[in-house]
Amino acid sequence: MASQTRQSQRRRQVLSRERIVEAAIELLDTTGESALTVRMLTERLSTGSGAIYHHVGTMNDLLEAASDTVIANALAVPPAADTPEDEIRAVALALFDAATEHPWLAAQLAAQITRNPWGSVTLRIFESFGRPMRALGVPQPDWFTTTSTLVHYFIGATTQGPHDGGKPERAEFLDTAFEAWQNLDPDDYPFITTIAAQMRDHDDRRQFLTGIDLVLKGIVARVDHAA
Amino acid sequence: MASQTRQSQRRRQVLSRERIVEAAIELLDTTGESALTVRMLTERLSTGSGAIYHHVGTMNDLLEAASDTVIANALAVPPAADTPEDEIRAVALALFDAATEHPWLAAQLAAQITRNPWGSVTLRIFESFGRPMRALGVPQPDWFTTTSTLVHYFIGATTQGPHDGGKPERAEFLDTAFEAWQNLDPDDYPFITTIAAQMRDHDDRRQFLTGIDLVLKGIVARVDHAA
DNA sequence: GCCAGCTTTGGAACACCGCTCCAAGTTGGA
DNA sequence: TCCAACTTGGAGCGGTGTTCCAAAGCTGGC
Repeated sequence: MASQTRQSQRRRQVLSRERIVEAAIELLDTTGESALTVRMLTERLSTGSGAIYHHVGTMNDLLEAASDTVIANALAVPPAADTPEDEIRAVALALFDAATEHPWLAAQLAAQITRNPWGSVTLRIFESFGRPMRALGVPQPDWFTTTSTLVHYFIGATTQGPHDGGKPERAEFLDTAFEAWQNLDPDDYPFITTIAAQMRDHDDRRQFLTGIDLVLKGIVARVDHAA
Repeated sequence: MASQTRQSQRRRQVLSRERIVEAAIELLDTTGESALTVRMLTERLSTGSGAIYHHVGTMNDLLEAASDTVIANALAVPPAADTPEDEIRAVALALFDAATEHPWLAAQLAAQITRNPWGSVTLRIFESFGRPMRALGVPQPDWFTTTSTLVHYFIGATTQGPHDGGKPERAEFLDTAFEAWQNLDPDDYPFITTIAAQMRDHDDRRQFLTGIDLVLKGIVARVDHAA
């Protein structure tokens, strides 16, 4: 009897790599990064660890697959834009919003890129930023360098960037950091003490976009100067 | 005498927070990131885990202290530069070289910043980049945003950046990535396939500096435009 | 219908991890 | 001298990723 039930259960939901990755993403989103363990997954999927290791490789592979899936989805919709600058902004925003929606993505992005600097994650991001780059007027030999700069800015901004949305939690968090910065010795930290208020009042998303524009302006300026 | 008491106290303490952090950095440098465990540390220092947890807090605190120490040392020498641009380049290079010398630093930098976006690590880097920023002609209300962009670029470049120095290992690694990129479908990855060769031949340090210059150019262009 | 040979599954077991807790050792001031 | 506070070493706990393997399901040829 019991074996029959198990059978029908299993036949209904066949285990596959995709299903595991999907469950991993859901687990990461709902319960947080530290909750994604093999045992949690086996429980959620009513299976054993052997099955999971059979479909996905190591735990790190699973995390990479989860990151890759989320990023691929974020980049799936081709951005409709008039200018190459707008297309770059659209790509950046799509990735930024994905990182906001999946709070674990930032750390994973950084970890995966550090582990494998030219893996599939970098591949996707590079292609998406580089494609409109071609229409920006940059001479082809500089494409790799300029796109790298853009991608690196994005990675850095995302790595630090938004821990939480516009929740009151965040305001409180910023207030704490603000007070700490303001109470520093102005002789040791003349810059930090000056801009502490700007830090407290800044908006992550807006600042991210400003940064993108700034890098774009640098790229275009470089083109103009060369011409 | 207060100094005498302090001295004798120091002489008494065989174990200290500084000594533990120092040993941790050495262990990270020599044996790699995964080798830094509490048990390894106790063996190296001929002590027990209790002593370590008494001086430094959690393992994460130790990693943060290690990162902070390395970064503080890298930024300790005030850069001698004529222009603010040169000073920014000097700061960037000092940090870049620190990340090259300590291969574990990149991952830790990213992890610490993700965990605590406005912690002591960010503090130091922000101050060092921001100080010369004041002499760059940027209006004060923009200081935070422009410095953030610079810092974010630095973090991203470091996160991806150099896994190994100019070792033959690296050339082989780049060749593998190059072939993978070149063999992609040009219809799916028109950009990647075009710049694959540039990726293989690029120099990390030179490209990092070019990126810094590019961001600087964007910042200055923004100033000129506003004026 | 049947069975060999493959894939897939579930779970026990292993080595190792960070961390807690505590009894002992050590120190310095009263 | 004595005791309170600080410091130390290590056993032990709950948890982790990963391996290994026996059993079950599946599939194609007979």
